[in-house]
Amino acid sequence: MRAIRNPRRPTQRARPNLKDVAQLAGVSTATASRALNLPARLDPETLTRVREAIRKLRYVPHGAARTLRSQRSRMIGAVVPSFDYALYARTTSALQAALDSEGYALVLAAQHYDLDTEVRVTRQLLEHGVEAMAFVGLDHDPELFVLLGEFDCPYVLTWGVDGSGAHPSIGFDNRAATYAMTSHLVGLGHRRFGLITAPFDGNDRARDRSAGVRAALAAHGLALGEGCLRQGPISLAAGSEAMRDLLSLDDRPTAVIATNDVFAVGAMIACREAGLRIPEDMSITGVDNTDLGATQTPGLTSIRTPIIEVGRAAAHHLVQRLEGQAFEFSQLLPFELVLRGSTSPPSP
Amino acid sequence: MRAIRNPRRPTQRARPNLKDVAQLAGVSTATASRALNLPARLDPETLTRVREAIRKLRYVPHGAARTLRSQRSRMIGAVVPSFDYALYARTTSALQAALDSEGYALVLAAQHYDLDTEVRVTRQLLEHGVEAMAFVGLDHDPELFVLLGEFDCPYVLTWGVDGSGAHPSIGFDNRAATYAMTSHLVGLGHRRFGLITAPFDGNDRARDRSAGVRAALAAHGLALGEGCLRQGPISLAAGSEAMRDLLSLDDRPTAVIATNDVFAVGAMIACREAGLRIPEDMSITGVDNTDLGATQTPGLTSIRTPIIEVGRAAAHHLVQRLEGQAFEFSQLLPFELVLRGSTSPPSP
DNA sequence: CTGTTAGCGCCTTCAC
DNA sequence: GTGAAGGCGCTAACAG
Repeated sequence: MRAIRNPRRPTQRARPNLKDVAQLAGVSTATASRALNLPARLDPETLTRVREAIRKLRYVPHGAARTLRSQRSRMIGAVVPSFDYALYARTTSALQAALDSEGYALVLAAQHYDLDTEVRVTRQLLEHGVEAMAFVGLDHDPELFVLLGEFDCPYVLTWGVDGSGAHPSIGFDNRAATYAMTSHLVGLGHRRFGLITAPFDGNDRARDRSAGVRAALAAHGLALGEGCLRQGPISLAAGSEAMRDLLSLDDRPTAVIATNDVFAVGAMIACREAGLRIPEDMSITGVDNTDLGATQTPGLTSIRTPIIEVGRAAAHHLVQRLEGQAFEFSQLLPFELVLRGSTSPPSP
Repeated sequence: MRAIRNPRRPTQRARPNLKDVAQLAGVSTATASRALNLPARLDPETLTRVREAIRKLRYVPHGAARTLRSQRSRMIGAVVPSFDYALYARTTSALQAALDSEGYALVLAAQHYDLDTEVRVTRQLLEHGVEAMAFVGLDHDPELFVLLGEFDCPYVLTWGVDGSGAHPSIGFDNRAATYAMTSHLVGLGHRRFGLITAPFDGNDRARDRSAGVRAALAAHGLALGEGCLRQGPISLAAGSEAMRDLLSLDDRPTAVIATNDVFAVGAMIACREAGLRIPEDMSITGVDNTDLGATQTPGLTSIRTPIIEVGRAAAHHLVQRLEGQAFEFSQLLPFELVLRGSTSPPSP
């Protein structure tokens, strides 16, 4: 294709500013400014004149100048672990939609499951002037909260509820979710379990979901066997590899619990490749109830976590705080087991 | 949970600014500023002193002030059709990662398949000071380009290549992709086809992909039968519904081409529910080669579109332009047919 | 209801 | 190599 030489912006044609608008409308810049921010306090006739001028000049306010002067950017930041696999996409989408309807823009960044990166990108977002922040999960570098404190920046943690009460949070009980799922499998007659999870470090969802499995097993006098805990980065391939490891065990599990649907589907693939039938030879469960899992054959038993509601509630929470309204410090939303064909009693 | 009353920011503890840094370091604000922007021009010893002060005060530059003064925000905007179904997630992810490594932040918005909304959110992004923009697709409101022109804002279109040469673009040939897929199916012996696509209005991908199907059929002396074109919003449910409609036709298709994997998987679900075997009773194909399709049973035949490469290249394109470097006006990237179990010759 | 005025925090000429 | 000073575009006091 053709290469373009690039004499960057030789003629910086000036955008019209408020002064231009004011001049054209025959008012002061203060009045023009009020037409934008406090239209109710203007004489309807002057308001019309200013608006006409704005339209004529195709004036668009200068956000940076506004932010500098008013200390309000109408930008809200969010940091998600990753954009991949759509795990966080629905929360992000709901967050963006809700903020948009309140007139706020969402500035998004990823931390790639690394808490240092999280601090770094948060600093960037604060530098860019975001007024509030949303994070995924409860595990964060202490430095993050110092930074947020210095900026006096309201924030909310999501996808979990902070038991300590130190941080505002909106989420669900990850531990209870897998506890319920594990109990269900025990009820079906399973006694030997495999667990596939992401590394715990900096990932409270993985840790709490794994703890839920262990707790439920313990409550029934069971425990995870030797070699039955597999960890890896969240991907289909890692899920498959973990399942292959589990299948090679002497006393292999009859049920495998994955801490998310991606691992679970990866595990399903490995079972298919090994010629095992699901659920007769192996029960498999996920968490998050994604389309990826729901559309498998058989459908993946999973847990519907309220991730859309979390996004919406987070937006509401932050906007309420920014506008000086009362708000809920933390919200615990319900989850729900979704039973599909990937689970059954173990073969005799 | 507990409700919090919210006396918004009674004590606005002032963040340290450059003057504070300069004072502590015993230099002028100009020198402190240079320590940030032109460290090479400073005496190494003064540079150290200023940096020490920055560290001590935990100084973070004020982005809005910087932007206002320098006309550079180091923010780049992107508008995607939707966050759902992860169709655009990998492009977005690649874009964000590449921009991040160049020191730019990504500001993201969704247009929900509506070109008026696209203009609206773009205006917001420009107002917030983004220096460049990326869009998905070739179809846009003319007003969008007027706006970008007024702001002298570099932009690039993605997921397609603009044949007219009017706009910089990075993408692939959507028409050729489905042309190749359709030819493959004709080669397998199929003669009656169904087509499931998104509405064409404002969606060039849907239109071009559909055109590719028609063109390939025409090249073989075939055509889409009556009632064999089904359109709907992109969702699994719409794909299923479209397939049910196709199945109810008198002379029903033996192969169904969907313009994306989401529709295709929806169609697979409908076939399963109707008791049809894939591929014996029905061949189905998608586009985009998502995990959703790849993990179905049987795996979905699809087209690997270079969407990650597109995100990376778009980031590179925009950064090159912003930094005054030469750049490619447009880039055509290759696609690739991925044959899996969802396609076969029709049953006799 | 409207105008005047004084910066918000920073960068960037222009001197030295 | 460094300092002094002006102003980017806008809003919030304060007058009137």
